[in-house]
Amino acid sequence: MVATIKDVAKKANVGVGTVSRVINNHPSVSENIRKRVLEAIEELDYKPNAIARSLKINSTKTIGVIIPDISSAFYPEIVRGIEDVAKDYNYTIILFNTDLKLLKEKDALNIIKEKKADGILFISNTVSKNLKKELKKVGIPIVLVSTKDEEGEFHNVIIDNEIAAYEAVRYLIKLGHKRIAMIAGMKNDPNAGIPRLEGYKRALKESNIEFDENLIFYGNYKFKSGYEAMKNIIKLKDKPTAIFAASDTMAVGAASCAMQMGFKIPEDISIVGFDGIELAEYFYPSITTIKQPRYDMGRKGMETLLKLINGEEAPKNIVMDFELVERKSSTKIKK
Amino acid sequence: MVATIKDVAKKANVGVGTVSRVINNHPSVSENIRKRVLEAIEELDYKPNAIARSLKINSTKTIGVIIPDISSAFYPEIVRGIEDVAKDYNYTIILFNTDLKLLKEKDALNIIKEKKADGILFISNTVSKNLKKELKKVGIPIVLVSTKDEEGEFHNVIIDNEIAAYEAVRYLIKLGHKRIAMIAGMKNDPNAGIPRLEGYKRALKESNIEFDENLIFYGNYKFKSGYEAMKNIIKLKDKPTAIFAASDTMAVGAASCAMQMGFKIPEDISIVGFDGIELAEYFYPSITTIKQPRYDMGRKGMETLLKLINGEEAPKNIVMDFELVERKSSTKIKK
DNA sequence: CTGTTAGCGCGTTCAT
DNA sequence: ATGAACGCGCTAACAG
Repeated sequence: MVATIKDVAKKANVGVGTVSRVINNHPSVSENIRKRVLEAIEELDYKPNAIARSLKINSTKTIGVIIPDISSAFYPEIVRGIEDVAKDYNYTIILFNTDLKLLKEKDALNIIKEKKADGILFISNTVSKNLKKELKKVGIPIVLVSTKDEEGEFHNVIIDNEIAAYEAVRYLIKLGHKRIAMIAGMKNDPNAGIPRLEGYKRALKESNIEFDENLIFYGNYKFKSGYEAMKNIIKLKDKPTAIFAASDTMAVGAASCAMQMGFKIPEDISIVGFDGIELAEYFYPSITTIKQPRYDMGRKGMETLLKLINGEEAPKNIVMDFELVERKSSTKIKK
Repeated sequence: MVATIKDVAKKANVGVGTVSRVINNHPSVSENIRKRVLEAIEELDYKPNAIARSLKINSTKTIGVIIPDISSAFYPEIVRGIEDVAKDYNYTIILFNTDLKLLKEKDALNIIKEKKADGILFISNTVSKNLKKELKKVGIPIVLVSTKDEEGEFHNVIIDNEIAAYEAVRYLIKLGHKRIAMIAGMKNDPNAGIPRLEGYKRALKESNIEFDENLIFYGNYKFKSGYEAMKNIIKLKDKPTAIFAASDTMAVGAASCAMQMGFKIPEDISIVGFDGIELAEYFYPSITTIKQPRYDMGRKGMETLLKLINGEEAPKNIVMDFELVERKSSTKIKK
């Protein structure tokens, strides 16, 4: 049987209140009694029951993390960032994969409520109207990470996807490229899909390059869709000299297809990705990309959540810096 | 204020016991009363307080997952497998990253104890003697995943690394390769380092190929170590025609180095990796590898743990099937 | 079938 | 400074 506070009290010949005080470092305990209690705790290998404590103080020191899929390359670093700061503050995280399914998201929320987490970190693409309703009535602090909240009702940490895409394309233009295709994200994705396409358009416009609808290929951020897009790009009579992909995985898919077809990267075609996942770095040739500070986004999200939990103020819309990482998949246009 | 069971009882004009019964689907509740209670629950948006319940029934329906680093490519799928079956059985997972540091492992164990998880899934390389002592006295079921327990004292799910490595090398030999280098794991890693090297040796021996110490290069499973190893391999006067790497990441590092030096893969040199992570699949050329069923290992680990939690029997040493996935990085030796 | 009540282990008054 | 007692919300045992 595992020891309780009572056992410790008995063994130390004190009341449970006193034991509680020494556990919680309450000042008003005389030195010798404190020592006696500590000894008893040691001897019994007593560990406070966090469940009982939580019930009493109405705080569990755990936070719920809701994520589409931990096995998707984008998310693990975010979670790591979260857990690292959680650990620093003696919080524990409970993890839920939702596959972006509303039903699973709701389930996760319910469990989080029932288990009385102190806060929620919600990582996704968007919050649907439907889910937002649920989110609003959970009654505990919530921070959105890498998730667009179009009405700006929740605290969230994010990068500016439009600007990032704009920078990526501008980089390509500076390299001399004029005919730049885009393997875009999903049309209905307000977080990554739409703004990245907008950024692409703006960069073109700024350089007086006419937007050509035929150069846009929609994908779902995955390898295959990048690969398929490239198949079509290759068929173009007037081939682009560069491609901007809305995800690294699509960029790699596109590169694989191109190389398989005998094209050289970056000599024949430059490719720029988005996200900054490991795959882009280790691919050969390494993929130039927009690196999202995923680890720090996780950290910042958790830090913000902690502030909210403690009743402190926190900036609502936190925009993190991205980084354009030049690698081997992009080069000056050959002339 | 959030509603409690008392509020529901009052609203439905019944005792709390009755409310508890309907929540827990206890059969002996008359239909009309059950309906009345359900309505009250609905109206008050009542959610049972899992903390209070846990305190009472002494089970939290949560399990602790201890992992080296969720942002390392090998682990996310395992965790996903775990969470998927956990969800099916209404369990929740709390996640801890340890970076293989004993101190963090111990911390994680303590929190798991204090938070009264029902079981532990420990994912790592090895359990040190030191940690094993701790593990033994946690007092709740534990299953080791992808972790070698040399004394076989814990339940664990794993692949047979020696056989897998043996198969990989045998495959290379069948392709006609005789001079096969190995980029090995760490010498002191009993889980992946040692057995994979042993398997390599056995395959060689079986085919009467003399083991050549100079063909062994030790790495740490990471990209850079594979890359560096390849640098040295290339310097060899009598170059190998094939390389077996103890991890996909090292295989990719080696391939990158080779290609950068102007070698063609697989024409000039065949490469086989180990693990079956996404990187190996998406690399160009795609990397032949030993695929570990990571998702299923997670599932099986959780399923086993559930059995232990429920007091059922479960096989102690669960060896999963790996798969040799032939891809583009390996080919018959050119003659 | 249903209401009442005693804890689960702890933190916190309230006396002392 | 310290002990006794109450209650956090719930389940289970008991009585009816």
